[in-house]
This record gives sequence, C-alpha cells and structure tokens, in this order.
Amino acid sequence: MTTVPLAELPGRPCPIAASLELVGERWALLVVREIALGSTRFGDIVRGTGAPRDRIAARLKTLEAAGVIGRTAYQERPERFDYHLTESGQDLLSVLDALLAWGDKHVVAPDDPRRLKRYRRLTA
Amino acid sequence: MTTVPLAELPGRPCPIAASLELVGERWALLVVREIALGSTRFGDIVRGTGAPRDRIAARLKTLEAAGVIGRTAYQERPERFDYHLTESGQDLLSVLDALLAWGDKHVVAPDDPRRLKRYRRLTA
DNA sequence: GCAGTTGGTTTGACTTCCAAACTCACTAGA
DNA sequence: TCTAGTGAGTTTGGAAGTCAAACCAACTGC
Repeated sequence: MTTVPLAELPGRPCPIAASLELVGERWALLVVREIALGSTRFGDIVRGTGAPRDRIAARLKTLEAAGVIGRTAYQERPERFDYHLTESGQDLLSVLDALLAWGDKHVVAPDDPRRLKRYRRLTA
Repeated sequence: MTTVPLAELPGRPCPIAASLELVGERWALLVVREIALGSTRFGDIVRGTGAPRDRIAARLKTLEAAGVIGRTAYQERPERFDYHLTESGQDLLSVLDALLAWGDKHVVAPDDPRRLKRYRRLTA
C-alpha cells in the first residue's frame, strides 16, 4: 500500500532504490522467504530466519505497512495472527529467486556439505 | 571471491540468506546498479546513489572483498581507481532487474511525474 | 602563489541491531 | 491448586552501523 515518491530519494529517481526503501532493511527479505516457505506465525518466522525477536516484530510491522504482507487473527484472547503474502509479496518472490540463483552460483561453496539439499525456486 | 558457509548462517542454511550476507547491507546493491549504469569512480558513485561518502568507501571495500566488484588504478600519485563489475557482479544484475520490475509495479506511484523516464533492464 | 577538484578519512550525534530477560495470557499436568 | 510450559511479543542496555559535515592530501588550472 505504501508508494515511494521518486523525487524523495537521494541519488537517481530509480525504482530499484524505491524498492530497497521498502524491503532493503535487514531481515525483511528473509521474512518474505520464510512466509513463502509456509511459516505463518511469529515463532516460526523467528526460528526460520534466525533473527532476533524484536527485529521480526519490527519487520512484520513495516512489511505490513508497505503492503507486502497481511495478517489475520487466528484467535482472540490473546489476539494472535497468521501472516501471509499479499499479491505484492508474491511478486517479490522473483527477487528472491534471483538471489537464490546468484547465491547458488557465486556465494555458496560448491563443496558445502549442506548444499546437496537444494532449495527450489519459490515461484510457481 | 568470498563464499559463505551455509552452516554458519542463523536460521535456514539457504543460499538467499548467504547472498544477503554479502550484498544485503545498506547501499550495496545501489553501488552495483551505479557501476552497471556506467559510473566508475568514487565521486560518480557517491552522486549517483546519494549515499554518504564514508558509506560508499566502506561498501566498495566489502564488495571488492566479496568479489562482486574489482578496481584498477587509472593513475598513481595519488593512486586512484576505476571500479567495475566482476562476472559475479554482472550476474547480480538479474536481482536488480527483478527489483526494478517489482518497484515499477508495486512501489512507484503510477502517476509519479518522474516515472515517465523509464529505466530499462540492466541485463543485456 | 591560490582556488578548485578528486578521493577519501575523521568526527560526533543519532539510529539500528543484538541477545537476553521479561511480560502476559493462556494450557497441561501433578 | 500449584507449577511448568508455550506463544507472541516488548523491554533493556550495550554494540554496531549510519549520517552530515568537516577535514586532509595530492594534485590541476590560473
């Protein structure tokens, strides 16, 4: 739901910079990955990302404000939420897939023991 | 040149997290964009990104250590460098293109006055 | 000489990030 | 009923990162 006015960016008025304004903070893209992989609750997202709890709480708020994720209560008293990707969040998976391909090619060592369990593209 | 051992990541041993370990810091991807757009020198990169000078100095170092960019001296006394993308850096442009497409669709307002000057994909 | 340019580094204030502890509302077991 | 445990955050205090602005060093042009 948030839009970023190109004129307010430092440097070039470029959509890439605008995107990073919304999802460039630490852990933001991993939260999206985690939800895409099926973690819908706070604790699952914390475990899946390995991030500090307060950071996940903060990111869930900014990502919701940005319209990338949404939440729906799954119980009252105390109120608790399931998090899910919006259409905007789904479209972000193309960015994650590009990072996945790049990481596999250039960042992860070819002989990394954990590499055999390959991750698959997140998009359908 | 840097590889990231999946076992040392918090959370899932995922190449996406490994990638973000190298290029997830603030300004890193915009430095890559800027070099891709033809800025090869320190001052040009500072202007193009709009980032603080000390941040650009720091990113150029980490990106070089990560093997994403390289530099070649274009003069001695004082020693000065041109920065360029390595093969790894070139491959990162697919990530930037995905961010560009996402930003254009979901982040930049359709009626943003600066939007008419469309950016093109960075990959060939 | 002296101003201007380039490519940084340094400074000090501010913001973000972190791990760990804490809170709150509930649930399960003894 | 007392105690232990769980889930979802919030709080805390210190470390790390970020920022704008000033500074510096080595040139270049006048």
